[in-house]
Amino acid sequence: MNNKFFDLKKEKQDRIINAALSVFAQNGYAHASTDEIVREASISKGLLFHYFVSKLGMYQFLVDYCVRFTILEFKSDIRTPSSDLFELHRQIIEGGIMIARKYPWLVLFLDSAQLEPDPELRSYIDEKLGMLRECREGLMSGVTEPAAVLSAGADDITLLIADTYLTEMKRRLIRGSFAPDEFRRDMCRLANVMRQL
Amino acid sequence: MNNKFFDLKKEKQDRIINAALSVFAQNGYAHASTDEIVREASISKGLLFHYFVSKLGMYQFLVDYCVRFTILEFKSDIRTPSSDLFELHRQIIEGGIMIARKYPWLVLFLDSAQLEPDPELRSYIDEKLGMLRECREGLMSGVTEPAAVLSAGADDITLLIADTYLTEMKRRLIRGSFAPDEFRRDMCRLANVMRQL
Amino acid sequence: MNNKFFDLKKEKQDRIINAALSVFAQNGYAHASTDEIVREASISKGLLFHYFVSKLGMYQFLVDYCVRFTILEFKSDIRTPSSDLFELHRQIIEGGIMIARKYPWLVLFLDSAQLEPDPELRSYIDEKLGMLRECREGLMSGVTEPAAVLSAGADDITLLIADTYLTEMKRRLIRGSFAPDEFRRDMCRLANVMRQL
Amino acid sequence: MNNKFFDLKKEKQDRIINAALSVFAQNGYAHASTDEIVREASISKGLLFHYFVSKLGMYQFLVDYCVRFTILEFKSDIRTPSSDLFELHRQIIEGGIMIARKYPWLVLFLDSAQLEPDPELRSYIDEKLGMLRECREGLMSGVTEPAAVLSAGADDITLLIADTYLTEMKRRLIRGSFAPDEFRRDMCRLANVMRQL
DNA sequence: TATGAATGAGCTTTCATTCAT
DNA sequence: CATGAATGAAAGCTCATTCAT
Repeated sequence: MNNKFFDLKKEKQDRIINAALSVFAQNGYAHASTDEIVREASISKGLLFHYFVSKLGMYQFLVDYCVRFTILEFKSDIRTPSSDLFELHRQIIEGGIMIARKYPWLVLFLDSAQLEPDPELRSYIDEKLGMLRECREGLMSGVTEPAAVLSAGADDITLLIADTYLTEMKRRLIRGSFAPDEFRRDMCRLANVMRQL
Repeated sequence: MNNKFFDLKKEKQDRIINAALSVFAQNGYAHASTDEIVREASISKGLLFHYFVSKLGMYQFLVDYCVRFTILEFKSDIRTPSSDLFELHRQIIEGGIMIARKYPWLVLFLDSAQLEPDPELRSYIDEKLGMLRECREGLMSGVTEPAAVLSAGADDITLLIADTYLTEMKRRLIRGSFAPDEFRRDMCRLANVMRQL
Repeated sequence: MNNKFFDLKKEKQDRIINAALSVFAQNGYAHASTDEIVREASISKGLLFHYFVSKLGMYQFLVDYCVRFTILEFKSDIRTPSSDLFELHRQIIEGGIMIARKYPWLVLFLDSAQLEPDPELRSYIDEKLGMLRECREGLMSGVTEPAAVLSAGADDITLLIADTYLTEMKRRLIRGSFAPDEFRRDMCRLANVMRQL
Repeated sequence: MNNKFFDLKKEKQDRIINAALSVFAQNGYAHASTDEIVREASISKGLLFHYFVSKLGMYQFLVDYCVRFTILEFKSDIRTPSSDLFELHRQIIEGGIMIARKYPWLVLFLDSAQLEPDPELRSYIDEKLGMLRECREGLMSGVTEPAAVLSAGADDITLLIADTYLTEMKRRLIRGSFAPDEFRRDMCRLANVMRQL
């Protein structure tokens, strides 16, 4: 990619990134249309290829950018990760909300990248997502409470929360009814319900 | 689909099935090209659509056919599933080899189907793959030994073996160096290494 | 075309002719499908081409056959054409019914042939339909009564009757509710209504 | 359709229109090939669909455009329609020649549209051609001379002239020997012959 | 005589990418 | 820097015609 992209006004950068994330997340790499991206970003076809060279280049840039951004966000937001499983999840949810405020489709984009069948992309995606997984495992490794829950399977709890989180976010984004504050409220309520059990 | 497909000579049926499995497994539904399939199967464009009506129809036929074939193979090959985890895995590996002798790409095709993002296909795939999962869980449910290993997590062992199996098979198929006998030998060696631990 | 077609059993000949007339009349030459014709005639693809060489050959055969058949029918049914306009129309309607008993779509086929845009067919169709027009004009030339009506425009009366006849026949054939006797009754009633005026 | 078509250089617009008119007029909607159109217009396949979305869209655009253009031409050329039947026909012929100078196939295209069997097009064509008929009837309604001829049937005279005009134009266009000036001369001579009678 | 599997050129349409402005 | 008109290869699919049986 052409690094002059970062010389653009931040607002334009983010408009392009958000347009691309939205289109890729909803259609997958192969079916995403560059026409739709430029329309949604209100830029011209030529400009997109000027900065990203090719559709492939743009996708790879996005994967890289999203992974970096997510890790940075986690590292700066969750400076002292809780040792309590549920509290940690609350922190992670808060982090996700912060990300969604700037890039609403980012989380879903990375989720869809996991399932991307295109062989040209697989190894690149795996490498980048690996970094993200390590980061998440780093956070999880410090969990020591509540003991009763951990023996029953912390991973299952995590899966349950993460899946609900993704599914619900997707539903709202597609409906166009995603609102960060409302979403946070609903997610925290859900996590609390689980904690009671 | 047109059921007269089954009136073709078995050799031709399998040539078509193998060509399609190979192309779909390597490119995903959206990027797979019917031109490439007919070239690899040495048939004409028209014939493919004569039998399968559309690209979608052909994909669905393949999912259905592969799931049925796999279940049948397991049911007839593993008549008495072992209660020993490692022995059972050996039996499953043997079954997989039998399948790969006839349809080398079948296993990878079903694996790639799991990740297929096309919404027109999702529910159909999920339904069929569900049948396969039930069948596998049926086999696993009878495992009772070795007790020491089971408490440590049979599922992790299974995942480890299955993932290695798939990855290694993929590498060899794409390289064009897949040979059933050699592959069985290598897989069994690997499984034995694990049993030692 | 291959004249051995006429050595077939009469029933089979007519099944083929009726199938083709129906498909051509409803879709036009270009959009008519030989597959649909053979399906409706319950013969094989090969046989159709064996007798008619090509789709074009089949269409030309039908035009020729239908024109000949219609003229023959008129000549033999209307041996003494009435000099009264309305009575003559009754005779022509009766003739049309006789034709429709054997070849329900024949009249509509010839009507659609008039509008056929395919340049390969135009001159052939014009030549054959010219023979039919002459035949009809021959019948009309003997009309002398009722004098009051003729001065007001016999042609308009004719047009009115012919158009209604075609439209109504088409509606019933497409609906599948065409019954010769009922159709004759309805048409005669209509013609009589006009006569009253 | 995409209205940016009208931002193209007039020469290119007309090249595309003329190519399409020619191909549609000679083959009918169903058999007309978009490949042939783009070849004759010296543009790429993609561009045609960029502006007209589909073959259907292009055909409808042409019908609309041709009808508008013809009416405009008549309204501006024949500001004071003659009350003499033959003189009026001379004016109409002159108008037709003006049109043919810009769009040689326009008149034949509209004529062929009348016979178009495709049901997707029928109602659209009928609506637009209805506007043209009204315009023509408006011109004809002012005819009052020569009295002797009118009583004998002005419509028949009109038909005779119009048919000859179309047929002759078609012959020359297909032969590639159509020359507006020569054609006008020949047509005027023909009309004069009739006037003598 | 009769079959229908098989062909392949043809169709309309899409879309990543280029390039003159 | 920015545009968007223009490209053309490739896509999925159709169908008149052939030919081995």
